[in-house]
Amino acid sequence: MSSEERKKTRVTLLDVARHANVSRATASLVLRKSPLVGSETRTRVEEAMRDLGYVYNIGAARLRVERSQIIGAIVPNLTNPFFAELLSGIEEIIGATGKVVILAKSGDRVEQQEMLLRRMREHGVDGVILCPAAHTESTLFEQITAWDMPVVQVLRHISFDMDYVGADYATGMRQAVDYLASLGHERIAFAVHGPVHSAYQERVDGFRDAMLSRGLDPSMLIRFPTQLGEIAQATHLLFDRATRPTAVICFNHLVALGLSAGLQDCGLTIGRDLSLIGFDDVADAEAIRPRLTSVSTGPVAIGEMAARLLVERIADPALPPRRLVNDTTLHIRQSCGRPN
Amino acid sequence: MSSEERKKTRVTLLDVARHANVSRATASLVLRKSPLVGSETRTRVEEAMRDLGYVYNIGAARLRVERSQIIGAIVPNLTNPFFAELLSGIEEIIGATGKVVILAKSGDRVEQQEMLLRRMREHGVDGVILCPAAHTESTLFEQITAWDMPVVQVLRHISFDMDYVGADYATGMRQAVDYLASLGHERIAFAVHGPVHSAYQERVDGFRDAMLSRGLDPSMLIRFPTQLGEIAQATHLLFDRATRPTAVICFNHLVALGLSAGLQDCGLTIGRDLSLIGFDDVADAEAIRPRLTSVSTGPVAIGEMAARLLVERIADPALPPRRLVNDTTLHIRQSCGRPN
DNA sequence: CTGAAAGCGCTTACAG
DNA sequence: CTGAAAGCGCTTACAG
Repeated sequence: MSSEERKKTRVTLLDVARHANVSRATASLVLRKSPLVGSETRTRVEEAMRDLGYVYNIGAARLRVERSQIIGAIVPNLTNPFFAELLSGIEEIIGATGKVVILAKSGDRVEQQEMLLRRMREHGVDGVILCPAAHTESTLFEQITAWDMPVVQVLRHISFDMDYVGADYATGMRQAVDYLASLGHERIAFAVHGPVHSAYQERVDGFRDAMLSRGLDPSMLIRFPTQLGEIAQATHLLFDRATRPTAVICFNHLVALGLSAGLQDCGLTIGRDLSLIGFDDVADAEAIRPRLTSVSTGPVAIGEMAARLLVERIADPALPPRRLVNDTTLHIRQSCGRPN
Repeated sequence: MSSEERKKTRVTLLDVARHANVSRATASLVLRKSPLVGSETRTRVEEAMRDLGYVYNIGAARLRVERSQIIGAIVPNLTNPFFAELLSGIEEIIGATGKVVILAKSGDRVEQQEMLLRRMREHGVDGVILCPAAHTESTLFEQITAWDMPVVQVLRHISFDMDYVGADYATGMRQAVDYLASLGHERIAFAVHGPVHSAYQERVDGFRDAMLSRGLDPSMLIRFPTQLGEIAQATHLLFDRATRPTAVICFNHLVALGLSAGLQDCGLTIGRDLSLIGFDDVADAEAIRPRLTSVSTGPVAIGEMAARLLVERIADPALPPRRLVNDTTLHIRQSCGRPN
C-alpha cells in the first residue's frame, strides 16, 4: 500500500456518519458523549466507529476548540532518580485525566529551556510543569504571562506570582539539624553540590537558620562535585578544614550516595566515626548500607501535586497564584550516632 | 483580558503576511525556509514574525501534511533508574531532530498499554518506541501493522517483523558466568524477579546455556520479590536450598541493590563469603560498597539507538525490519572472589 | 434529535 | 516570486 493510498484510507468522522446514516454533527456529538443523542442512534454510530476502525483526530479538533490535551514537563535531567520519581507522579495524574505529557530535559541550560518552551507552544500545550533551569532570569515570568500560558513551577521557583509546588526544605533542614543536635553533635557540615537555584538557596538558608537557632556555627558549607561518580573521591574535603565535622548533612540523594561510599573507602564507619544524613530519600535509600537516615521530600507526591495544580490552573486561569509546599519527614535509620 | 479577547489575539500566518505586505503563501514559504523567497522579502517576513510574536501552529500544519513531529514512548515504569536512563537517551535524540516525545508508563499492564497506544494514535504520533508490557500478545504486532504505525520495540520484543533494539543478554550472561567460573565457582545461582517477558527469557536462557557449556548445573534459579524494598529481607532464599551457592548473578540492578544490602544484613562479606554480580550497571552501581562487579547493558545507548531507528523507520516505512543488539561489557570491581 | 454551513491555521498546487 | 482557492478533520451555532 503506497502512502498515497494510505492517505485516502483514513477514516474520518464523515465516513462514520455516512456509515451510520447520520450527519457529521451527530457523529461528533456521540464522540463527545453528548446527552442530545438518542441511545439507539448512539449505538449505531459507535458500531460504525468500531466497524470502520475510526480514530479520533485530536489535532483536528484542537483547531476549533482551544484545548490540545497535551501538557509539557521540563526538568533539568532524567538520570537523577529524584526527577524520575517526580515525573512518575506527573505522568500518573495527567494520564488519569486523559491528557498526555510531553517530556523534555533542559540540562539546566537556559537557552535550551527557552527553545523547549517555544517548541511546546508550537505544539499548543495546554500548560507546562517547569522545574526552572538554574540561573533562569525572573523575566521569564513576564514572558510566560505575556504568552498567556498556564505554568506551574516545581521544586524551584523564579516568581511567586506563578503557581509553585515544592518541598519544605527549611523544615527538612531543621529536622536534620535538630536530630543531630539531640545526639550531641555541634560541628555539623552541610555537603552541597550542583548549581545554585531557589531550592539550593532554601536548603542553605534552612541549614543556617537551624544551626543558628541552636547556637551552632553554620559556616561549614562544603562543595562537592556535581557528578555522582566524582563525589566519593572528594570525600577528603570533609576533613580538609581546621575544624573537623562530627556529622554531615547531604544536599541530596546523590551526595549522600557518594559520601556514603567515600567514607567507607576511607575506612570510616558511618554512624560511629561520622554521622551522615541524606536528603530526598528516593527509593534506593532503603537499599544502601548502613541504612541511611534521611529527610524525605516525597518527589512522587510533589509531581502529583504539581499536575493537579496545573489541571486546576488550566480550568480556571483567573485563580490567584498558589504555593504548595510538601511536608518533609525525617526517616531515622542507622547512619547517625553520638559524636566521639 | 477575557478568554474571548485572548482568542482574537492569536497571531496567525495571515497577520504576519499582511504585516509584511506579502501573501500568506509567501509567509508559509519563509516559515519552511524555502529557497523560493528572496532574501529581502524573507527578512521582512521574519521581522514581522518577531514583531507580532508569531508562534507556529504545528497542529494546524499537521492537518495538511501528515507529520505531527510527535513520537511516543511507552515504558513499564519510570522509577526504575534503568528506564529513566533509557528515556534520557530517547529524549536526547528525538529532541535533537526537532521532534517532541510523549511519555507514558504501562505499569506492565496490557490493557493500559492498549489505551496508551490508542491515545497516542489520536494524537497522531509519527511513531512510537515501545517496551512491551509483560504478557503482551504477539497479535499486537498485527494490530500495529494494520494501523500502519511505525513502532520500534525496545528491550523486549514480541515480533521480529518489527524493529527491535535491545541488549545482548546472552553474551552478558556468558561474561558473568565465565568470569565466576574462572575464579573457581561452580555453584552459581541466578537471582531473578519480576514478570516474564522476552528479556527475562533471554537472560534465563543465556544463564542456562553459559552454565551448561561449562558443564555446570544451571538449575539454581531463585525468584525474589518484585519490589526493591522487599528483596533484602528475602536474601535467605539464597540459602534455603540443599546446595548453597558460592556466587550469585543478579537479574538486574534492583536485585543487585537488594541483595547487596541483604547480604550485609546477614553479616556476610560480599566477595569473600559470597560473590555477587550485578546486571544493567546503571549510574548508582559505582556508588555502592563493596563496589559491584556488574554486566553493563548501556540503557542510554539503547535509548539513543531506538530513537535513531524510529526516525529512520518513519522516513522510510519500506525498510526491512531491523534488530539491533547492544554489546554488554563486564565491569570488574570488588564483589567477587574465589569460592571457599 | 438532525443537516447545512462556517471556520480553526496551516499547506499546496495552480496561474500569473 | 505572489495571490486566490481548496482542503486537512473536526466543532459549533443555527434553523428546522
